[in-house]
Amino acid sequence: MDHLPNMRLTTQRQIILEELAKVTSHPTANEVYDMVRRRLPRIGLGTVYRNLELMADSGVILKIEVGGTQKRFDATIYPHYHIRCSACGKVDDIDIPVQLHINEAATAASSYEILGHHIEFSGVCQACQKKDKESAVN
Amino acid sequence: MDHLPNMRLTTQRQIILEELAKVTSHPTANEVYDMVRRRLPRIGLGTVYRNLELMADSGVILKIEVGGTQKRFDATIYPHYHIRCSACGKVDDIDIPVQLHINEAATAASSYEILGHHIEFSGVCQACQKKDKESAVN
DNA sequence: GAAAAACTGATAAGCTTTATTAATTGGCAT
DNA sequence: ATGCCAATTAATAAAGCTTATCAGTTTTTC
Repeated sequence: MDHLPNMRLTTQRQIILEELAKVTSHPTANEVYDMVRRRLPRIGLGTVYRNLELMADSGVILKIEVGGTQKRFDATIYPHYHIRCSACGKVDDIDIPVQLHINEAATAASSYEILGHHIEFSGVCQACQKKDKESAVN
Repeated sequence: MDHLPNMRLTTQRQIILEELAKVTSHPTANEVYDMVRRRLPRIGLGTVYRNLELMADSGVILKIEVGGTQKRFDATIYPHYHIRCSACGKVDDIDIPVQLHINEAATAASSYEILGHHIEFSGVCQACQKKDKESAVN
C-alpha cells in the first residue's frame, strides 16, 4: 500500500515474478519456491516469502487468501474471482462479471469504509468429479 | 458432510456451542478456547479444535476461512457474507442480499460442479478509521 | 454389568510464516 | 571506475496455528 522507496530489481525478484507469470495455477509460497529453485538453487525460502509479500503490497502481483491455510499468489492483477475445489484444494480463476454494485450495497449496510470484495466459489473440479464416480462404484 | 454415526452430546461440546452462540464476533479456535476455559478450566485446546471441526462438518456451526491465517467459527448458519478489517483483522457480518444468481453464472463459466460461494468484503472498521485520523495528525 | 465405541486431555509433531543476523549486492555519487 | 551505504540475501531460529497420537475415561449397547 505504501510508497516503495528504493526497491531494487534483484535477480531473485525478477525470477520469482517470471516464474509466477508462467503459470495460471495459484501457487503457494512454497510452490513458487520450488519453481524458482530450479533456476536459482541457492535461493532461500524466506526470500521468496519476503518478495511475494513485497510485490503484493506494491500491486505487482495479487495475494489470494482463500479457504485453506495457505496464502496463494497470482501474477494476474485485474479483478477476477476464484473457485476452489473442496476435494483437492486446487484454485482456478472463474470468469464471471465483476459485481461492482455490491460494494455500494455493502457501504449502505455497514459502518466500515469499504475497500473492495472478493468472491470465492467452492465446487468440485473435473478431476475430482471423476474420482468420486469411480469410488462410488465400489 | 458425511453421516455422523453416534455423535455424543458431551459437556465440552455443549459448552463450546453455547459460548460460540453468545458472541457475534467470529472467534478463532483459540478465542473459543479462552471463552470455554472460564467454565471448563481443564479442557484441552485439541478438544476445542476437534469439536469445532466436527460441528462445522455436521452443519451445526459455520467454519469461515477468510483472509488471514486463522480459521474462524460462527454459530449463525444461515447464508450471509462477511467483512474483514484490513487494519485489525476483525470480522463482522454484513447484511446484504445473498447473490443467488451468481452460482448460475459460475456454473456456466466453469467446468466445476458448483457447491456455493462466499463473499468477503475488505474495509476499515470504525475503530481503525479513528486511529487512522489520529495518527494522520502527527 | 461387560464389551465396544466415542471422547477427552496432555503432549508431541507438522506445517506455514515471520524474525534475526552476518554477509553480500545494487545503485548512486563521486 | 571506485567506494560507499542502504537494501537485500541466505541461513537459521523462532513463532504461530493446526493436526496427530495415545493412554485413560466416559458413554452407549447388548
